[in-house]
Amino acid sequence: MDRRTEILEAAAKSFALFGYKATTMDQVAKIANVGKGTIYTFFANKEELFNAIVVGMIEEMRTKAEAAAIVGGTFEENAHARLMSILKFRTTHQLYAKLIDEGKEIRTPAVQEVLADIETQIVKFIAEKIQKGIDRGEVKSCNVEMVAYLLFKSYMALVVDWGKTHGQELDETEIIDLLSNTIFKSLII
Amino acid sequence: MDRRTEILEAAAKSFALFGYKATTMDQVAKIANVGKGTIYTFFANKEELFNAIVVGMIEEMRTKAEAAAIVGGTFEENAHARLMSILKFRTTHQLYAKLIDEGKEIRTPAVQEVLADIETQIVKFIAEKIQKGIDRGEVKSCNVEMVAYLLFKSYMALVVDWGKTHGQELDETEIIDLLSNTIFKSLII
DNA sequence: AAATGACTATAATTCAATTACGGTCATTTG
DNA sequence: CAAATGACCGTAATTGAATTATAGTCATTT
Repeated sequence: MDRRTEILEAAAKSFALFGYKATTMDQVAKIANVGKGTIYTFFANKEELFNAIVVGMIEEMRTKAEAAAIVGGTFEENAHARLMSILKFRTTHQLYAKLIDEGKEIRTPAVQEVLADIETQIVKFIAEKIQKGIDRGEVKSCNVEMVAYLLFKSYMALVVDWGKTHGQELDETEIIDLLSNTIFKSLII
Repeated sequence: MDRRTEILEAAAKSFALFGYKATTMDQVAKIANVGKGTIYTFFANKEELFNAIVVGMIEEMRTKAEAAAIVGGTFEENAHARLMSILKFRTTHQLYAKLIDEGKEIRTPAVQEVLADIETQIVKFIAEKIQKGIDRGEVKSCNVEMVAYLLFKSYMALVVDWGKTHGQELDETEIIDLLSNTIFKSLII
């Protein structure tokens, strides 16, 4: 394995375990079995190293979300499957979960920027799928950007936020029932 | 004006101006022209004084939201008017705006609890209106709690959150257009 | 009986000393 | 000699002791 990859893997491990702030460049160098200076021949600074790892994570999330769709499934089925996959990734993927926590609790600016960027990319991803649905004649013409945003925020609200104030999580069937009867119903041709 | 009221007004002024944490009981006593000990004959502690003021604020918000409805208006028109009224109150009302800021920036626990409680009460308020809509035959039978939550979160997303990531706020007509064509369309008989 | 403010115990804040860290660069290594 | 390295530097973060501020009490006053 080349040095660059070793550094990336070491950093990914450390960021996932300790978060952005608590990961030191000395530590990354040690885990990667590399002099600290070597890191700086591949990455301009700590934040760029971090961003490189996040790019990989987003790629992974996108792949998982794509894979969640069923061939021959309706727009609604696939949209639901993809969104649930993305939201599950938030808690499943150690680095992502750590970043969410760090963004809220410590509020490291670099982490908050990254999280905002991830959200933007997710919404853009959803928007692409909606546009495809429109092109295929499955979905009504609409303000794609806004509908994507509304869908994402609705899923976040029901999957992530509800449990925090209501003591227990909503069941996935309750969520799909509600959204199927509200947003999806008016969205699908 | 009786002492209790004077204390309440002084405290309301101070909380709105400086927030919960930065308001001292000495300061409230001074503004109210009252000995500090007197405050404790009416309120068990700082938090109870705070809660008493928040109760008043919620009452005011509720009154404003009720007044926003048009007599003879449809469910959709009135739901929209009420929700916009509530969300405008967030930024208009000095105390509320201060608390939102303090909840996010300083994260005073007493303030965060109060904010969570206000949200719960808003959702409950919306749920009542939906239930009335169902009883009147204007709204389809549905999971009232969940629809109320979804509506509130949708409005929050479009009115409050959108601007933060997209550079500029959405126009109110864009918001009502979108929601009219999605959630409301499937909700109304 | 109601009001008060000096008083107390505790929590928050300061600030100087110390430590930790990101990033550099002269030296070493293969 | 190009790539790798880690001692080194300036700055940022942390610590802890000293100080100050504050919520809440209660003996005294009105």
